[in-house]
Amino acid sequence: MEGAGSREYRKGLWTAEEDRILMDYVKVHGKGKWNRAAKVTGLRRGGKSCRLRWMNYLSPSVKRGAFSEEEDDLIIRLHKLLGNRWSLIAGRIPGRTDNQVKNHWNTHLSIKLGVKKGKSKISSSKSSKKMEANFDTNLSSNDRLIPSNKTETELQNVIEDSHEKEIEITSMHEPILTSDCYENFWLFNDDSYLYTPSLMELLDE
DNA sequence: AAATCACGCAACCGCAGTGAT
DNA sequence: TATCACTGCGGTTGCGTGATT
Repeated sequence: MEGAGSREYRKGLWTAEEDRILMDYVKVHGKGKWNRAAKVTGLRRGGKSCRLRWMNYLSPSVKRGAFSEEEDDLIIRLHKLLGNRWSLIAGRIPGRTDNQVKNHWNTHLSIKLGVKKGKSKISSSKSSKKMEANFDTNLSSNDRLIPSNKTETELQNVIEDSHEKEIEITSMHEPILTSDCYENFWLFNDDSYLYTPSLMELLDE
């Protein structure tokens, strides 16, 4: 069995046995250190593959089954606002992973809404990636609203630059998002921003 | 019944960010 | 400060399966 190439990582679908081994590892050691998990358990899988399998399938918090009307509606609204930032969108939908949301959008919702499939300027632009990183930082920490390596002005420039691009995109479908709306959205300082009245009002617009 | 097609989803890939040393 | 390992993200690919011919 340990022939040539035995150190190569296995690819393709996970077997029930591999799932069980990974579950056992997480039970004992917890999440994280996925590369170590691959070595310790003897799974011939890369750390990234282990992480993905846990996050998208094995984790007890993952909700299986069809998306509800409410979930569809929320995804559509958030996608209007955020573009292809699937992890952010998924973070607002309990039990759903970014992969699930992304697949659901690409296979159902984009067709339903008549959105042409293609690379999003929003998500592929370097500025938006940076902005997103900053955005995530803001989400995870109350005391670091502005990243230490950016002044407020610089951050504002990045946001406004992104606004122009996003508005350009979103206006193709529903030109309702003004820069004021975005400011209200981006410049929050509360982890529970999704459920704040201002954002919900914004979504309802 | 067999072959082909279309769709949905799981998984992979490449890149960027972050933290440890 | 530089480097490396690890993690996380979005885009894309390809397999499995059900529908259609």
